[in-house]
Amino acid sequence: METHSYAPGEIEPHWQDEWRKKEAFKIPNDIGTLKKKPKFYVLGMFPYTSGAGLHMGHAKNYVPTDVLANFRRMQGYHVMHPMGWDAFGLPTERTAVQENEHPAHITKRNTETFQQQIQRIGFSYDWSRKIDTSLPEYYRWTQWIFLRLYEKDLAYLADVPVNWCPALGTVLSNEEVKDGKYVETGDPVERRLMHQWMLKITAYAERLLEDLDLLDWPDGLKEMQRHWIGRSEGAEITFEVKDRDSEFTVFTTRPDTLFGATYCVFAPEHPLVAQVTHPDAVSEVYNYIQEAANKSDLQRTDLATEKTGVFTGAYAINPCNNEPIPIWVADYVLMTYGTGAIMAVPGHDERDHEFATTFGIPIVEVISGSQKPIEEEAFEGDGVCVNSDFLNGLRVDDAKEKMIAWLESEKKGTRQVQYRLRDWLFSRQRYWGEPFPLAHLEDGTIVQLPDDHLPVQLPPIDAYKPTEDGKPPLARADEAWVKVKLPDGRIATRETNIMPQWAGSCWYYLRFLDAHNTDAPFDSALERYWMPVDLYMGGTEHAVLHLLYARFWHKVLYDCGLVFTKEPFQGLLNQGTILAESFQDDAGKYYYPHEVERNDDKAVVKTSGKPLHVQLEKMSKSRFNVINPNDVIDNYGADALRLYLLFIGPVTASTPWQDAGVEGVYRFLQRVWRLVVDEQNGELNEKLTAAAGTTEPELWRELHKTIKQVTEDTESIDKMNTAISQMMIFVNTATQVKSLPTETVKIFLHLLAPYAPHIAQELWHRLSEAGFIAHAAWPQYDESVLESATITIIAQVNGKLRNRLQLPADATDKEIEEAALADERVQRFIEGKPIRKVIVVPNRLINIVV
RNA sequence: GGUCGAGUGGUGGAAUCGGUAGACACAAUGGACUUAAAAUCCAUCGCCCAUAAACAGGCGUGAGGGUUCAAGUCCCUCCUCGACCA
Repeated sequence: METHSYAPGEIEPHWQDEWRKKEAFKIPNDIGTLKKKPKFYVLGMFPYTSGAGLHMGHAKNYVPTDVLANFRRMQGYHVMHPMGWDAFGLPTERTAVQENEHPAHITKRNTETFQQQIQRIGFSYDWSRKIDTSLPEYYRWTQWIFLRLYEKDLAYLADVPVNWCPALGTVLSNEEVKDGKYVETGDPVERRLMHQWMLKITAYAERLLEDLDLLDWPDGLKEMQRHWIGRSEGAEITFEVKDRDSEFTVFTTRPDTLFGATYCVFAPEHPLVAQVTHPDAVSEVYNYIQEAANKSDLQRTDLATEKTGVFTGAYAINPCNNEPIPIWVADYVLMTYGTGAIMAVPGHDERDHEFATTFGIPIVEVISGSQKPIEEEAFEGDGVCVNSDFLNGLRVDDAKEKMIAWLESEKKGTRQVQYRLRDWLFSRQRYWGEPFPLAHLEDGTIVQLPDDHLPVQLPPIDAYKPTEDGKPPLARADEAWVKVKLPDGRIATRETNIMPQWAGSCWYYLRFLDAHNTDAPFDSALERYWMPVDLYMGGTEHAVLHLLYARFWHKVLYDCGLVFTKEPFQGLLNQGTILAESFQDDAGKYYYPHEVERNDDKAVVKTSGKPLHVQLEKMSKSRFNVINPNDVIDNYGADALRLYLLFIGPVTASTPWQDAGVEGVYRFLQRVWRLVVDEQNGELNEKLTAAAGTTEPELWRELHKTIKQVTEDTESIDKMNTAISQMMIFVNTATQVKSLPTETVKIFLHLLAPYAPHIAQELWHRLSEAGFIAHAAWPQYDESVLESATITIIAQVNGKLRNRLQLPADATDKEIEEAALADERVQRFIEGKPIRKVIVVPNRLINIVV
């Protein structure tokens, strides 16, 4: 008996094998064939192949995209649905160092694990398009695209502060530094200026902002990108330094408050600091700058921290009234934002107010309308100008315009748009990344290597750390690599920085279209056919950086005439996170579930009895609360895993994992199995008949209802949970009918196929159908089947439900009213009271107001 | 502090345009089957009141107010939680 029950462990590997052997999901690359059908490009953000392997978050991302791909394929689309590996980067390099292996070796191991784990879930990827960003055949084109950016003057060298760890002799990323220390070893980290490659993403700020309007993205996500780009309108104003032959400019969004500017502030790094500082203040200013150098931007600008600063002894001239105002140096002003200098208006800016209060600088009210005295609190709202000469009486907006016009006519300032977005720090002093296709001549000029030199392959080196003299690891390579002969015979030294981990993921969605092209990154005709990506799905952690970087590169490619869409990702969704219970003691230490004993809502450590806090948190290794997708597959199969991940809630919602819930969908799959298979003997269920589906009218109707709902819910992506609910209702109905038309079951299997492809395929096969159900056409529903002769009308009295009436579907409002008034239960509540109003909502309800 | 989002049974979650609140599951309880257990099947399953039982009734979507014939859904105030930014 057991041998004939639902056994995902047997059928799933079998069909995965068949799909692989018969290349069931291979997408043609011939443009003629492609053009015969419409296209749909659905992409899950490819994984970073760390040694930790596939986690539940990946599955929550890839299951819905796979369902959608299957669904569109059955609807007659060519579906681009690829998978690949984001493989360069620091975690792999670190593992390589720990294990004393080459990063390429670690990467190969990790990507093989990932592929094997992903394939067990039964996704319909075209594996022939698999890419790996760390392979020369891929990064050759990453380098090629970089050269196009370089040619457009979008890459430049600059001195930038980086996190430098003297003990390790290396540069660290922001994520690796906490409280001025390297998180792994606790070694101190300092900020140091280093020569770095930058990409001029700010040149595209306006277009990155404007073109958000073209996209079908969630509003919240667009808003995050807008904030990040941070466009603000205002003015650049020039201040002269008193008694010195120098001047500086500030950017302000509030030129209307210029009369209230009572001091100026330079960022500690501002080049004019040394020049203007009075001899008496030099040592104090110097010490302050030293201190500020080791603080992060976040520490410096945090509203909660106390403002610090030091007076330079110099004065600036306020251009609108020629008053001398003191120049301070303070670290709440950043060199990287605006001009690195500000005019401070303590009356109308919270931070300036705090600073002025701390240091006893005068506060002047120039906008009236505050509830509190200006000495107590800055007033940042709208109001009318006061104490402002020619601006007096104007509202803020008008005052801004008038002040800008005045500044421009006096040649003391200009209208200016400012962005929060910074240029992109694009080099890393590491090994495991793309080498730059650039070289340096002895005279300091930089030359780009010709396209036919690509790829610039990573050289073998003896250690993955910087050289003694602080050069990046690639400088350890032998002369044969470091020195390069240019086409004109000159010898140059290669650039030894590498590109950041983001580089490879900036264009991978294009490489999938033509993954094996050796003449170009991708074929132009294919790009025109497939782009844009119709649905891109991934975690919120990429809502800003990755998406902004990829959009930037895409726009550059557009300007180069290499792509024909302005934006790469037309549709986008963020899947929610998976939460799970975690156990933490008072000291913050986490415990594994198997170390914990639970009584009701209390939890204690099994061995010590120490009480623990139980909380729902994002599933993650560091919280000791992960559930491995592979374990779930071992116990319940891939189809159950897929269904459960969709059934727990909307794709975009964050929902807690519950082991018991997996049982529920597993039982559903067993019921589906028994619709077709007699578990006693393995034969087909005796209830199955060759009769037409219409011979079971109630079931036939439920089927069409199910087709309708599954079609609509799958299309919407976010409602796949209710699609599954409806399939459950259908199966519950089908389990109860006396005879089961095979036609009805086969149509149902089509609906199930995108969600639970293995069981659908197996039952399809057992019903003597050849080929793959994945290639069958998506069923249509018949609206006339859904219509029924009678409808249920809700009868309300004064808005309260009193009875349900079964009435003919074509009953008129009048007839509904008569039926309701005749109803005994309704009558009881009317009790002869006068009827004031009757509202009939067609097909739904009648409300009688008495 | 700002912006955005969310608060519905014991749990996850359903509920087009304002129109049957709690679909579908999980857990729990009772029953059938079984030597027994598992599995399966059937039943109950928001709270209160009433009852031998049933029919019925009242209250219920974080709190308070409002609009409406009708509010989980719209408006106002507040509380709590989450995400992002500062």
